[in-house]
Amino acid sequence: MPELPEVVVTLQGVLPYILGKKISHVTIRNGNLRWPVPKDLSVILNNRKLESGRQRSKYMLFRFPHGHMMIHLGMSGNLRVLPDDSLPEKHDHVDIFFDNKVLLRYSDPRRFGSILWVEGNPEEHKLLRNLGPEPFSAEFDASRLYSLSRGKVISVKQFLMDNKNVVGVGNIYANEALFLSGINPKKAAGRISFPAYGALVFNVIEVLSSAIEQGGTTLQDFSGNDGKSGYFKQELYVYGRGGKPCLKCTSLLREIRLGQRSSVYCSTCQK
DNA sequence: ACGAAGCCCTGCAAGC
DNA sequence: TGCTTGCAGGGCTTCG
Repeated sequence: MPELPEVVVTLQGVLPYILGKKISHVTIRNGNLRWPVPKDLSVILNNRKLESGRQRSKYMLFRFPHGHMMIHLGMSGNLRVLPDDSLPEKHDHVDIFFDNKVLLRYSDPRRFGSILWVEGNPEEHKLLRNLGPEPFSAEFDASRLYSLSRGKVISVKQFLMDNKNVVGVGNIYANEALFLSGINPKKAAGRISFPAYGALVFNVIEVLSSAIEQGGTTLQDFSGNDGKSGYFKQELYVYGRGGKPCLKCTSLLREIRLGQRSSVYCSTCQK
């Protein structure tokens, strides 16, 4: 479910309810996620105040006086703030109770996500240490993609989705950004020109920021959210439209697999 | 070093 | 109707 925009919007949505609040306890119903949820998370967090929250890649970092809780939503996860007497459903795996009568609920049917506790600088954590720059940072530019890609024969789409090059570009937005840039997704990364990478950088930023904007307006109130409205209503040009007419030139969109991910493109508009 | 493939897991839709 | 198959927005790990 979550691409970067959803992570950003989720964080924006839950923080106002829990920032500066103390945790009373944590209930783990099923800690069997991508990695095990620390069994003693309740002991670790008991009576600790949430100082801040931020996003790095698709991880959410919640800072406490003695460390960070690091949450990833995987493929199907979501995080909601609810009244503290809300009954759990099937895949509501972890509840974090705060002292203002709310709970932060982690649900994840496929359990590809994770909740980890990190002491010290989270940027040095194994999972964050080797990540590339954020898409909204100055480090993400055409020069970076151009120089990193020289000699690479993998497809430009897979290159774009590799977290070492830039983080946060998932399958939907990789498809969309390539379409908007007029770049064929299966073209070798090493054969993309500098100006084309310029266009790609611009469109990645464009497509992610407009999704965040729209997510922010559709998901203003995270308290009591049913968790199902978390999909951006943004118009998608290619993703999920294989076989349908291109919205720019009406030729039929092709659907192929690159790196085991569905990839949709227009062979007329994307060269 | 690089790139391809496997794997973790459940739910759902399509096809037979 | 009911079963089987394949696919889903992620990403770490292993293998060649």
